[in-house]
Amino acid sequence: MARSLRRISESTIHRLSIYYRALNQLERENYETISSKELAKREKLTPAQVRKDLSFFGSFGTRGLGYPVGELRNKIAEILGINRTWNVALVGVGNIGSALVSYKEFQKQGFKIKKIFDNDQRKIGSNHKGIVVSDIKKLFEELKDGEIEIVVVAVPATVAQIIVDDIVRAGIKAILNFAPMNLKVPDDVEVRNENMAMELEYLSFSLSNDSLRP
Amino acid sequence: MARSLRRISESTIHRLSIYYRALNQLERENYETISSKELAKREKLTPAQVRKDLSFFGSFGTRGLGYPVGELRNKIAEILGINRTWNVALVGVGNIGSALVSYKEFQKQGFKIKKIFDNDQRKIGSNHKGIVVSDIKKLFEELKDGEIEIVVVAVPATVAQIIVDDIVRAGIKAILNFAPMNLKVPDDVEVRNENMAMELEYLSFSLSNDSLRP
DNA sequence: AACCTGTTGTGAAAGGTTTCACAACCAGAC
DNA sequence: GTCTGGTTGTGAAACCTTTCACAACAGGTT
Repeated sequence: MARSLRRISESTIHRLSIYYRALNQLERENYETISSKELAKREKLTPAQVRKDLSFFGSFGTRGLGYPVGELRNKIAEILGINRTWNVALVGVGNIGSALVSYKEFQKQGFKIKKIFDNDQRKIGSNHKGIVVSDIKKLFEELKDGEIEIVVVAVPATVAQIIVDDIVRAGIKAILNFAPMNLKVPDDVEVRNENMAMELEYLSFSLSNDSLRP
Repeated sequence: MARSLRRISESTIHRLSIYYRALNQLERENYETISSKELAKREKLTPAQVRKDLSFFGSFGTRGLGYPVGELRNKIAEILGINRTWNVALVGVGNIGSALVSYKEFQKQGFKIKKIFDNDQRKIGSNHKGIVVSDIKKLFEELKDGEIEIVVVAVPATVAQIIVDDIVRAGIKAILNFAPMNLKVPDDVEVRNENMAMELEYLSFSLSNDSLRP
């Protein structure tokens, strides 16, 4: 059973995502069970880490046998909260925003884009995959009823904070941010950054300082 | 001066990116110097962490005064290796790939997309912002001369590994991966993942397990 | 020149994460 | 029923990162 008072680290949660994808693949390959050793090998992790990560949430394996693939997959989906659909709003239909609307992985994983906002008059009213783009001025109005649970921010850095203030005020607790900046939000709002510039800078550092890599 | 034998943690490198952006902003606001205290406050970090991070690379500040904004900005650019341009190739001009070609932040930061590849006959030969799309079959051939230093992979997960094997074989040491999967590469190749599904899953976990957040 | 305020740079302490190592256990063989 | 090989679950150890705390120092003031 879940250890209710334990805090779970960011790395552990990320690895659950990795296990989830690996287990889906194993299911396709008709595996019935998988050992921590084999799972770790596939994902370049250590067996102990796999077991420790899972043990935070319960004991799902059988000694001598390993973990039942389908069952563990479902259990992880449940832990991650992806055994259901989430209603998502997208703010900003520029280059990245438009790409996200068509991005099939989102839908596949149960993240449904329900509303789209932009401030460009030429875009407002236009149709993106069946969703009509609303005026960004209506953001607060449209988010405050609680239908939308996650908001994706894909606007220029210069306006991102203003928009996020509105989003927070409307009661949203989860934001995926593509603007290359640190958003300021209250502690009870979770922001994840998808910052390509930052990852490229990491690669640049890595190429420039071969000996200093972690 | 640089401490040559110290390994630098991933978190420290990511924070250097954060400091870099903050310092650019401070420069725009005409700050001449900034204390670790003030810089930390702006980015929701601790002063000690700012000082410790910087101290790995040298001592750039003045006791009693703080750090010189412009100078520190330049020094961090140098450490991150972004005081120059990098030649980038893009593989896959689907939704995400096309968005990246138009994404201005890349160019602004000195990451220049020089070559584009795809396997779709309708796309090969077409022009994206002045770059003609090449057949993905020519990937190895076109990368092996060393002009390209960083490759961005924006292809479906099913073909990502095959393509990456080619990229690695051609001698590329830095890859930015948008495919939702863990790529297998030798230890001397650095892969950064831009995995939106994973970040959404984190948000999903966060909304589902309020009490377990780190 | 002595003093005061502010801030860095950094060893040491605290806190967190990963790895180790092994008892506990399962399933199959004999 | 007992043994054997394999694997989990987990405290403890090792390792890594962050925070603390303070000496060292710059610059201004009296």
